[in-house]
Amino acid sequence: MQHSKPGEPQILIDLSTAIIGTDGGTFQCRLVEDDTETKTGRLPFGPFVPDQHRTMEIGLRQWVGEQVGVELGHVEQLYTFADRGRQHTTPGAPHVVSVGYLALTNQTGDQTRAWRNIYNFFPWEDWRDGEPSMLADIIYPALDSWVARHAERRASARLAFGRDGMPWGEEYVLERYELLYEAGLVAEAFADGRENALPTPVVPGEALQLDHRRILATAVGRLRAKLKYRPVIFDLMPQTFTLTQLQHTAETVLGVTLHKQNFRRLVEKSGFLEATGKMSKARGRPAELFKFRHQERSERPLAGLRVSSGRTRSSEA
Amino acid sequence: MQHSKPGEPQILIDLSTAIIGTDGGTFQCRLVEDDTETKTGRLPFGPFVPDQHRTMEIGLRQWVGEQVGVELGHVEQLYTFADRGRQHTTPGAPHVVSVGYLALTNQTGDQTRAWRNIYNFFPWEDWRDGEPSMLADIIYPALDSWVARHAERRASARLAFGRDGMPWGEEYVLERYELLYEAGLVAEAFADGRENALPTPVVPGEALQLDHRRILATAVGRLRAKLKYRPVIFDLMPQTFTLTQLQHTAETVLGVTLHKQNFRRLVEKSGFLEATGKMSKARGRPAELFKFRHQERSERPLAGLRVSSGRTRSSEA
DNA sequence: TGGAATTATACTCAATTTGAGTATAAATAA
DNA sequence: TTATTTATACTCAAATTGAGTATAATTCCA
Repeated sequence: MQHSKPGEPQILIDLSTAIIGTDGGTFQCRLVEDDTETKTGRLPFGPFVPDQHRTMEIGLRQWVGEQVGVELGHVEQLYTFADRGRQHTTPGAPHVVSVGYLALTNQTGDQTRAWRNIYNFFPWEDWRDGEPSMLADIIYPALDSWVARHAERRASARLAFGRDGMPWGEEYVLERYELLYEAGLVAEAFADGRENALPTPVVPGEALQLDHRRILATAVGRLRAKLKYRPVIFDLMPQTFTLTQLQHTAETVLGVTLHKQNFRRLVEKSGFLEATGKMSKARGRPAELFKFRHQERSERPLAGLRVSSGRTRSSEA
Repeated sequence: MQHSKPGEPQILIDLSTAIIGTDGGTFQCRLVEDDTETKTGRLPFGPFVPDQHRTMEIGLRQWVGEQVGVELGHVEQLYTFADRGRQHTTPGAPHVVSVGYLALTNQTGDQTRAWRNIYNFFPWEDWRDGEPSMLADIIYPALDSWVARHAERRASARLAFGRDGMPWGEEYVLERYELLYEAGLVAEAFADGRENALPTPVVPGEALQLDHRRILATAVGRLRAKLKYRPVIFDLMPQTFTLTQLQHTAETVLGVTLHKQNFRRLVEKSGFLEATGKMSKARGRPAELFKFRHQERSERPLAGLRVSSGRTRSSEA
C-alpha cells in the first residue's frame, strides 16, 4: 500500500454547511455577512483540523458557531467534492476537497445579506405558482442547443428537467444545477474557466463563492428527497404550529403546492403529531396548534408526503 | 479564513470501494487477495492523489483495477469517515480520512478468499429463513445489557433493531453495525481500543481491516434502500435473466423473501423489462428470458420493491 | 409411459391508500 | 348581518397492495 510521499502537494479539507430554514413561506439559507459588499455570497466554512476536531461534525459546528452562530437541529453529511477545477484553486496551492453538510434550523431571520431566499439561487426550482416561465423562455432553448452538440447527455437532461413526457422530479436539484454548469450556463462555470462558458451567465440565478451553490443544490435535493420518508420537516418548525403552517413549510421546501385535505389526512394518521389543545388566532377560523412527538419513535419513517400537487397558488383563488 | 498552516500533520484521503455482486442467491463482496493468510480481509483501497486523479472516482478505479481488476457497473460515493480512532492510526502519522464507495458488478466468482459472502460479515442481516436465531440468543441480550448502562441510546437501539413492536428496517445496516461497535460487541471495537470492548467479540461475524466493515455496512444499507426507488438491481444481473432470477437477486440483497406473483406484477408493469422471446431451460416449466431496457428512461424511479415479505424460505415447501 | 414434482404464469378479490372533491364550521372584516 | 377567510370533516371512485387460487409447461423417475 503506497501512501502519498512527503513533498507531494498537501490535501486540505474544507467543511461547508448549508444551513436551511423557512420563514413564512420563504425558503432560506444562512450566508456569512462578509466585509466586502460586492462579492458573491458564501456559506459558513472552514478547514477540518484533525488535531482540534475529533470528528468533522465537531469542526463544522465550530465554523458555524464562529461565523454565523445559528442553533443547529438536524445535521447530516451530504457529499465530498474533490474534482479538480471546481474550487478555483491556484496552481501549486494545496488541493482542496470540500465536504458539504446540510443543517436544519427553526430560527431564521428576515431576508438580509445573512438570510437569503434559496430560490434566488435556483429560481427554476420554485413551481408553487406553476412552471417558472424562465424554463421555457431561457433554460430549455439554451439547454437544447447544448444537448444538440452533446448527444450523450440527452438522457440526463431529459431526466433532470423532466422533458418529453418525463415528470419533473423535484428532488433532482443537484442534477439540474450540474447540467447547467456543464453546459456553461451558470456564472461559476465561467469562474472555473470552462471553455464553453460565457462571461455573462445565460440562466438567471445568483451565484455563490467557490462550490457553494453546488453544495446548496445538493442540500436542497437531499432535503426534498428526505422529506418524503423521514420526519425531518419538524426540524424546520417552531415548538407549536398549525397544520397549515406545516403544509406551507412542506410546500416551500418541495417547491410545489399540496392538496390541503389530503395533507391533513396523511399527517394526522402518521402519529407524529400531538394536539396541544390551544388555538391559533389569525384571520379565519382558528386552527388547532400541534407539536411534534419527539418521544421514542422520533425516527420512524414518515411515509407519504409524496408529491401530488394540488393546484398552483395562483389558481387557488 | 485560516487554512491549515504548514507543519500541521498532513491529511491523507483513502478511497475504499465495496464491490458488490450476487451469484445464485449468495450476496458477494470482492476482497483483495493478500499475501498474508492469517490477517482479516480488506477492500480494495488506496490514496487519493490529486495530481494523478482528476476526480476521486478516477482514483478509485485505478486502485480497483490494480488490486482486483473487476469490471464496475454503477459506482456511487457513500460517505466520508473522518473520526479519530476508527482507522487504527499510529500517533504522529498523517490523519487518514476515508471516502467509501459502492460499486456494483454482474461478474462474480466462486466463494474464495476473493469473493466473500457478505452475510459472513453481517450474519444478523439475512432474514430469508426468518429471524436469525443469533439475534434472540446473543445480540439482544448483549445489547440490552449495554443499553441498560446507556439509556440515552435506547431509542436508537429500538429503531435500528426493530425492538418492542418497531419493524425491522432492512436498510438500517450501518446503524446496526455502529451500535454493535459502540457497545464493544464487534472485533474492530477492540482493535480500535474502545474501553468497553472485549478481546473476543461477543457477536458472530467476520471482521475486516481498518474501517472496511463499516464501509461495507454503509454500502449494503445504501443498496437496500436504493433498490426500492431506483433500478440499480439490473446492474447486478447478467444480460438476460428470468423473473425468478431477478427476484432471487432482490431477495439476496434485501435479505428477505418476497411474494412471487406480486413481484412479477410489480416488475412487469414497471416498464423496465423487455422480453427476448427466448426461454430458459431448467427444471420445471421454462421461464421467459428478459433483458433490461437501457434506452432513455434508464433512470426512472422503480417504485415498489417495497418489502412485504412472502413467507420464509423454510416455510415455502 | 404416465403420474408426481417442479416451476412459471394468469387471474381474483378484499383491504388499503390515493387523488380529488363537496360540505360545513368558526372565526374576522365591512 | 353578511361576505370573506380559513379550518376541518366527510365522501367516493380509482389505483395499489397483500395474499391467495387456478392452471400451464416442463422434467424426474418408477
